[in-house]
Amino acid sequence: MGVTIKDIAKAADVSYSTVSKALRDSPLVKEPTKQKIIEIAHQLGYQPNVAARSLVSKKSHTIGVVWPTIERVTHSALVTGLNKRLEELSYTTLISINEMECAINTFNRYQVDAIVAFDEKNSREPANSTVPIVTYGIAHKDAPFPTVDVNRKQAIRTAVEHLINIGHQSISYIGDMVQEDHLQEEKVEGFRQAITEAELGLSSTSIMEVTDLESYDGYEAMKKLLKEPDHPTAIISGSHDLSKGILRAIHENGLSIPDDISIISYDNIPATETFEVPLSTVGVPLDIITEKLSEVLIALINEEEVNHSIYLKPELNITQSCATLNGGK
Amino acid sequence: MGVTIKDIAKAADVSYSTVSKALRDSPLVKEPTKQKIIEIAHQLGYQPNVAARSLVSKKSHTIGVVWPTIERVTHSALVTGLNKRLEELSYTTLISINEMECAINTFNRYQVDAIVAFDEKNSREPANSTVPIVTYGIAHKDAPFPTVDVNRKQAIRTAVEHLINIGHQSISYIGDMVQEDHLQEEKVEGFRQAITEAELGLSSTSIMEVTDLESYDGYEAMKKLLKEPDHPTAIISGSHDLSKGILRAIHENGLSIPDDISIISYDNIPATETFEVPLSTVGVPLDIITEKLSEVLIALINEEEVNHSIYLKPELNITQSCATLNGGK
DNA sequence: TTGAAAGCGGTACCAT
DNA sequence: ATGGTACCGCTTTCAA
Repeated sequence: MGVTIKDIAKAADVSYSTVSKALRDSPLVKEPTKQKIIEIAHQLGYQPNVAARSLVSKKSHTIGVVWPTIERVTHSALVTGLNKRLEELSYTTLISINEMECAINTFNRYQVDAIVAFDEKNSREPANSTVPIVTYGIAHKDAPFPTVDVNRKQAIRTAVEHLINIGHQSISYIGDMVQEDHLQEEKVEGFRQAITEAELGLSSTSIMEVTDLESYDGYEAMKKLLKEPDHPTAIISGSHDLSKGILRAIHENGLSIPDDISIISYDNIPATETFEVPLSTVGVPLDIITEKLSEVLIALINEEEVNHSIYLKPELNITQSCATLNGGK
Repeated sequence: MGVTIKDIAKAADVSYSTVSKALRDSPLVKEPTKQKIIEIAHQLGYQPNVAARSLVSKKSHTIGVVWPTIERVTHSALVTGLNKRLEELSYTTLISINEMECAINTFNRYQVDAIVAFDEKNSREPANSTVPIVTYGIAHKDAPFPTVDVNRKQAIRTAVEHLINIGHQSISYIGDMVQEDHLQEEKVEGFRQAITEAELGLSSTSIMEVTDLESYDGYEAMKKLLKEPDHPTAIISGSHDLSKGILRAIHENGLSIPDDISIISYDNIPATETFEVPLSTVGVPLDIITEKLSEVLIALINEEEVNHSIYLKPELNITQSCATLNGGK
């Protein structure tokens, strides 16, 4: 069995309440005593028992992450980043890959201090949790919990506006989901708004449907697009993975980026450098998302008020994948 | 705060120790009483406090999964499967994406009953855990813990033998890691053994190095291979991701599978159907791995003896990606 | 069959 | 500055 504070107390020849104080760095313990106790605790390989601690303090200093779709890698970089940030704030992260409701039950039993949910499915149930929950990227509107998310509509609008600015008149968006998906609809809506509001009008635009957001879906959509007699001069892709497939289709058709086609990809994943052509992207940088998420979490734990919906502002990151056409500035 | 057994006791007008027994389905409580208590507990939405329970019972009915490399998707399907299996056994799964040592410390504090480690890095430290640990796919030999793993050497041997059987005389293996990686070396070793032992000898063989196991690395290696005047008639790929890139390089060269080149991919991922050509694979089916892992976990928890190293037998799954050549059977 | 009570490993308050 | 002790919610004897 593990070492307890009583063992340490015996070894240090003090009472165990003093040990408790010393280990919590209380000012009520004289410095030399504290040092001695900490030293002994370390020697004995003491690990505080979370069960005992959270039983009395009602706090576990643990954040639960609900992430039922680990097989879709969209969020893995985000989870990694969040974990790191929370560690800095001396919180422990626990991940559950169960469905929202089941995961929340588990976390409630574990007395986590707060929960982040990355559920991509449409679990609309306002599962009853005894601890605060914040959601990210939930695939439907009107989430019953506070939400930190990317302003996807604005992201796509920004991308369209940039392309128009540099002279593009024929732009396609790839990423309209066949089945209902609020997150994707937001992006499509952004595309529609931007082209409607374009002052000079555009010569042609199109929106390509995909059945999923995998690389292959992007490949298919792009191939279809390239079968048409005139292909657009610029593509906006709805996701990192779609972009992979889009690039491949373009490549296979003997076209080159950006000479024949410009492309901007929606995403907030750092790893776009694995592409042959470093891609222009529009999205919120990862560390801004993790920073905001943890900020909200801590606020919720401290029972401070938080905005129900926080939409982060996407940033445009233009690389050589975009060409300026005649008439562009 | 949450509902406790005392609340239930009050509502049911019994002592709280009776409630405890009833909820644990003890035979020491009369059936009607038990039913009443369970009913009330349900009505009140009672969730047992894990902290309190595990504090006294020293058991948490929780398995910790150490998985520091979530961004490499290799194990995601496996983790999902394991989670499901453990749930059936009424264990809760908790995932930590911290480094082995840190994760183990966390889990020790949480009093998990056992730990599965999927560390792919070379953390050789025999981190001192108070609970049993079983490892899978650890990137070095002589793990200080019991291990369940795939017999990778045998997997590749099986693949080579099959290719020889169906008439191939010129075979390449793609997947020798530039930096040290025990798991990959095992496979290369399997390849070497198989070609050494081939009765009739082979006309030519080669082993291609890769810097990583990403799709792109496979692409590069295959391209290099295809620059040679004579390309092999069959390829064995060291991983699912490598295969992706290999397929692409073959495709780009205007070659077709299996007419020009046959291919077998090592892997134990179910999702090979996303490829244009359904790939022949050699590996251990996912559910066999999860079954074995959970079996070992439970055995370790019950303090039964387990073999230090358990190597699962890979299965060959041949599809249309392999062509029979003249002289093959 | 049920209830009372000890104690798991801590925290925090009160006394000393 | 330190020690004593009640108690967090639950399990598990032991008594009734």
